[in-house]
Amino acid sequence: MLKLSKKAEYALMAAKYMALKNHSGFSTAKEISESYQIPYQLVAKVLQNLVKSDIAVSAKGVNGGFSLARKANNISLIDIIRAVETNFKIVDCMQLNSSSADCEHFDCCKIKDPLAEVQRKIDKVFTETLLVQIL
Amino acid sequence: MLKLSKKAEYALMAAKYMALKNHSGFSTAKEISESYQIPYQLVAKVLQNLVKSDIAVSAKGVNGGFSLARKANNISLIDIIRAVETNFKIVDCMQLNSSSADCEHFDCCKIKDPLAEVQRKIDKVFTETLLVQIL
DNA sequence: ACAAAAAGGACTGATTTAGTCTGACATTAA
DNA sequence: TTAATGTCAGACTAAATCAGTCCTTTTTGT
Repeated sequence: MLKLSKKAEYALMAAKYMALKNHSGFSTAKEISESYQIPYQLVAKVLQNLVKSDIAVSAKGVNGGFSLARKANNISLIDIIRAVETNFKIVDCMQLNSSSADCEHFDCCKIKDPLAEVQRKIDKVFTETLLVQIL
Repeated sequence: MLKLSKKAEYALMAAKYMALKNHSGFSTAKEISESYQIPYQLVAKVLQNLVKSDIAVSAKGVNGGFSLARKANNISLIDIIRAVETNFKIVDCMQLNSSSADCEHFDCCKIKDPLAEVQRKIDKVFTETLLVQIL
């Protein structure tokens, strides 16, 4: 279906939220959740993912929260999406762990190489689109 | 996950198969299924979808089968994928039937407009890649 | 100490996907 | 006529994925 997951959507929204108010300190998961009507626990996890991927930084405790680790013009959509999506390939056999099972005794390879080029172009779209462009 | 469905993969493979032997008459669903180790019933349905979308033509009866309706340089990947995929949008609210429910009281719209441009670029990749390029 | 906040694991329920099976029907070459 | 083939539709299962919730722990400012 070539659809982004909710997690990816929420990650983009959360990143946008933080970008818009970055200067004024931390944003809490609760704050983002309420502003955008996103389930709290989900956005909290997404934010944790962003921290793990060094897109955001976090501060625990009272007055803590999340903040972008970089400027919005230095964060691409692919950074954000990859932080929450495990798979970001149009076909399975392009995953890193495509050892053999899928592609070997199936003749998937008949289209693998040409699709790799398509994959490259899609990656390019998300790589070249920066967070600052969706503000 | 931004992944193509198996149906889309099979449609591409089937189209490729037909393109490669187009001159030599019809290809049967059975033949394609066995050549590529694709479940027969699935590839049969996929082929029916291709016929419905005027990408392939079919002939019933003995010696019947399927054949491409156009030259491979006149069929884009998006034609093939759209023939089998119901949704081909990265977010739900870009679907034609995105009446209201999703996007209205959720603040999804915060990212809808910018993502529409991303969607356009992805469509472009699939529109501009022709079947002949994956042979 | 307490409250606010992140961190993270376990779990459930819904949805989607892939695939199978069945059966009835239409067409056509031999 | 008969066998091979396509057409069409529905029911069904099993597995995977997704979205969401719940609960507990850790950290930290006041």
